[in-house]
Amino acid sequence: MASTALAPVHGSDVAKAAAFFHALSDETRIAALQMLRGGELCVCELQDGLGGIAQSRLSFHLKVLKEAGLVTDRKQGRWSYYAINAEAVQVVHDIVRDLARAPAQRWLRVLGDCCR
Amino acid sequence: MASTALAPVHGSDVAKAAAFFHALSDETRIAALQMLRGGELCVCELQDGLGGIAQSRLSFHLKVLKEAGLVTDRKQGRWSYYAINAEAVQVVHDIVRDLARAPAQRWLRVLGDCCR
DNA sequence: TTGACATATCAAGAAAACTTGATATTATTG
DNA sequence: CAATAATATCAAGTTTTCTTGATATGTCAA
Repeated sequence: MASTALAPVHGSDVAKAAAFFHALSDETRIAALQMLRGGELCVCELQDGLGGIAQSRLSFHLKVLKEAGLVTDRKQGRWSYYAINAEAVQVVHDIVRDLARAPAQRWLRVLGDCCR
Repeated sequence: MASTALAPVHGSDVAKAAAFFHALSDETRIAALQMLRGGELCVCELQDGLGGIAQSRLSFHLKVLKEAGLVTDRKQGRWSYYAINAEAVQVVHDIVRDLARAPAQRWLRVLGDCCR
């Protein structure tokens, strides 16, 4: 194992990306987001659309999405309305786009002395 | 809870999306993918670039990426070279793009009779 | 003001994912 | 052939995440 390393990749960026992807990594959450594409919905509409999953379960998943910043919520009367946070989705979109792009230089070849 | 439901979202699509995002939901895997943006690398180059993480651990994460289809691998001599699967990344990109788009119709308002 | 409704939170258990250390496998080199 | 290098796999333990059921909170309606 060589001694070099240290990527041109800020750890915090990677952490943030991982957090976004984690929030997206569950079927219930993705299905909820799909429903929200049409605009904001209250929890019971989501619950209904998701086939009547347990309310606490939906609440849990909405919380995950909210904490990741992928949705916003607003309370009105006894309802909570959730909506997609388009800016966050755009950030995720850019992250994925960058994965498909070559970096400025192939810094890695500068690296270690393994594999010789 | 109303009786309607059944989203214009194929379960298998959602499952596939969730699987992609799960593969992307780990810092080590994202960092590895970042490294691979420059082109294919062997495991020991990745290991070096990732700061010398345990080899079995890297192997585990590469397997996750591979099973998700996000990377390909090729064996040459005693080395394994991994590379980004650009097509899969494109699929993920499209999935995220769609999340930002409104669907054809707001099917959901057709739904349940809750929230009245 | 009492009851029903919409939602959130919490605790406990179950399941999934991750890490580590050991060992297996295959290829290369001396 | 023996030793070593690169990588994969496996088992065990740990951590994280998810689900469920119960309870709490706030709101509206009768």
